[in-house]
Amino acid sequence: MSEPLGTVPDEDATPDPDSPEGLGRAASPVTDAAVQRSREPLSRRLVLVNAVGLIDEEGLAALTMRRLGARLGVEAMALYRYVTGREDLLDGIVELLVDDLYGDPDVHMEADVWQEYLQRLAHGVRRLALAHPLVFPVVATRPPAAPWVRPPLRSLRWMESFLEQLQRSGFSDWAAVESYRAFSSFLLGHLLLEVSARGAEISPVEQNPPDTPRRTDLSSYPRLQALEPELSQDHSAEVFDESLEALLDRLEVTRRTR
Amino acid sequence: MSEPLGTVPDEDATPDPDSPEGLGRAASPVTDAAVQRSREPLSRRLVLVNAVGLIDEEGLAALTMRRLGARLGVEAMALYRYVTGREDLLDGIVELLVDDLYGDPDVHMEADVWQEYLQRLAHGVRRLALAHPLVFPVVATRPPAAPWVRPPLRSLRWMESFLEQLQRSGFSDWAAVESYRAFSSFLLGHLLLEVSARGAEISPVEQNPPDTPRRTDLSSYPRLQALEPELSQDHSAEVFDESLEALLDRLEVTRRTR
DNA sequence: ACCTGAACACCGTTCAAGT
DNA sequence: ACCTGAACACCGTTCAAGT
Repeated sequence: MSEPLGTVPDEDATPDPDSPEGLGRAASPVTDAAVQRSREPLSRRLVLVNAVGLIDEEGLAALTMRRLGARLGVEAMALYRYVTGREDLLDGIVELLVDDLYGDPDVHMEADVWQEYLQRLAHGVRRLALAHPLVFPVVATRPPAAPWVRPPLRSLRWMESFLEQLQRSGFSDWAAVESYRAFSSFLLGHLLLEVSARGAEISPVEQNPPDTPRRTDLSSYPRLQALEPELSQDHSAEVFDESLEALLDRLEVTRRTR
Repeated sequence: MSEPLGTVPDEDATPDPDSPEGLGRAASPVTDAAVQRSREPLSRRLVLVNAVGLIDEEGLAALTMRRLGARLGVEAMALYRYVTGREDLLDGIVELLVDDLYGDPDVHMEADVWQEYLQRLAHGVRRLALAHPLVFPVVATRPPAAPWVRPPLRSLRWMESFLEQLQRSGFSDWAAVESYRAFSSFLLGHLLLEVSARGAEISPVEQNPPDTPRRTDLSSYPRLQALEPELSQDHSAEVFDESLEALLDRLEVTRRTR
């Protein structure tokens, strides 16, 4: 399994009792200044990890420089030492998640069978998306660095590794590139769909009091009414696996076609 | 072909020379007050159409209540008669585009062959995405009204029509719902991929002067370097069509499986 | 009925100043 | 080296007031 993100690998001196994962939340806007002073030193990674945490907990709209600063026990202006601005902050979040995935030995590995490589990769990205459902849309929609970089595997490292693995497995130039795109499209489609359903449930900020069930009125949509049971069932994990198998089969055809 | 959106079907009195499509841009922040007074009356649709236009031209970040107001020759506060706030504005944009597609007889039609129905629908959504590449991510990622509503066909009308067409063609409850999801996932994956490439090219705001080509440095990525020609080639239209055919074949299997 | 002016809270960002 | 205070431009939104 992958590390929960946030554990800074080096230096774990002074075990901090009030930040269980090593961090996650760094400082509450507490009145005790002594607590604030004993914070882990700021770093770009710490800033980005807390930005992810803020989105996870309160949605993308809650990610402001000022609130992120408060979460870290610091004024907003201090963040400009680690990010050049809010845009860079968002780019940094994407980079952090994608690079963390790259560093995860359960996800990124050379395999004798290319199918295993893609299986691990696909499930790794899926775990990422489900762990951060409110962040994944950002990974999916931020404009990439180059036009041929495709979300969600939007790093040159990942592309290089992906293409190398496939070519080593007998994919031609054309087939490898085609597979990169098909794989990206597959992940994007399935995971954004899955994450969007969760987004509708939790729907940030819109924490309406439970006295408002506000069920959609289906009276003029007989089919929807009849099919609501099927529509509400969730098979996403199985469907993901089956579709992934189907994709791998198609890629094997692509591979043999050269 | 679908109407270019913005042409208000009723009332085309006083042909306005400076708004070729009937609207698109309504009023430039011009100093001539007389021109501003002769504006088309405000309406929710007009507000939404201009919001789309603003995103098309300058990106999502440029869509502020104040700038949208200025574009319409009005103060920002006037917009609150037609939208309850910025969130409702974004929801309205999505609804406008999706409903316009529903109203397009070239896209939404009953067909004797379900494959034709899905073909027209798929190409209609693709045209929408390519016509508004900076808006499509919003269509793709806004939280849906109900958890079982999936982007990009995120209206009850579309879902009802979709499911009805498939059931009329012999799909079981299960198969129809499964197909709705597979189709949604297909569109999302392919179109977001395609649109993200364009977003990287135009990249709103970032209109860097052409003296900064700033090509990505690939020196440490030999595969990327070698495959850059293939990576830069664009076959998206053909790939879309082929993948759509493959999907329809799979759905036919699903249909017969019951 | 429809729009505006004034006001408020909050935002991103810069920069000189503090330690 | 790292953070803050003050300041500025811009933002969403409310509301009483104008026509």
